[in-house]
Amino acid sequence: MRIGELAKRGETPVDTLRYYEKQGLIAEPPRSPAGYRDYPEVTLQYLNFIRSAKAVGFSLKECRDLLAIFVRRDAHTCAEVKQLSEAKLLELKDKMQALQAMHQTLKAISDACCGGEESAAHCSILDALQHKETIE
Amino acid sequence: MRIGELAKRGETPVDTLRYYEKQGLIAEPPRSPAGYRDYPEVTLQYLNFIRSAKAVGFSLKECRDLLAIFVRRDAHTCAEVKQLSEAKLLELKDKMQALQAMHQTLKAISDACCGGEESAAHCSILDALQHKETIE
DNA sequence: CTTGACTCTGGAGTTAAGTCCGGGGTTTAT
DNA sequence: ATAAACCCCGGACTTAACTCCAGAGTCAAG
Repeated sequence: MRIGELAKRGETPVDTLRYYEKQGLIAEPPRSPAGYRDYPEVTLQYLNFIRSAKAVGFSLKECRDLLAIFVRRDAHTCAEVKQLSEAKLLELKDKMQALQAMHQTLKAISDACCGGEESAAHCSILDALQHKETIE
Repeated sequence: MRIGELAKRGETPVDTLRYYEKQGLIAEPPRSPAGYRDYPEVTLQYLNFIRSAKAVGFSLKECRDLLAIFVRRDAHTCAEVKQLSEAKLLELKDKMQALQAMHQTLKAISDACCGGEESAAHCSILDALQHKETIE
């Protein structure tokens, strides 16, 4: 399979595939006589794995590590995999909490504003932002 | 006030202040004979405003726009300010929902895994990631 | 045999928000 | 008067994950 076909079937741009190769996510495939990459079928599976892992929040570097486990499953343990998942879950929760906190603060400020067409000279949103207690 | 004092009182690195100036967030202050920036007191207020706005999720570019409103409050309306707040609230909510979705998906996958010390040959997390349905 | 689609490479550019550096001038305290 | 601390500038570097480019070679169809 040439890179264009992998790109189409894997719904991933060609440039991205070459980028993944450079980043060590996808192994360098054998080349045709003309120097074209000639991927084995299994690469599509790996690509789907990467896409799934990315979709649940793993970085490319983490995808690379997960994929390394995936391709040599019997050399690793469930504990190892689960530990990575749980670390990522914590990270996601932390990010959500940070966003939640911002949202709460901003919502309280925003709700207090009349939102009218009059001058913002006494706008409560601006007032709130002016005082650094807002960020505590 | 020289830049070092503004940095200390505003709890913001000197380099960052110069960067903000270059980005148009903080106006160029007058200079001392030796060429040192000489900030008026009000700059500290503006800096606090920026920090608050950043803390609730506004980008620097957005902070710049908000600050422009802040310094000429009477030339703007509450409606205008509130509209920016509400747009940001939606953005925050969207990001939270994206994280939430990732978390849910990953948690379901992760919880199904035994996490034991045995080989990952049949690890359900790896299995789930292998199938691209995971990302739907 | 020519045209268009495909592929190759290395390297530069993108975004956000800084951070760091070198090589110089200035101020302040002792 | 001299050392420490401060300030100036322009420009390079950082992270993440691509994305785009030029210039060249290759392949398939008509």
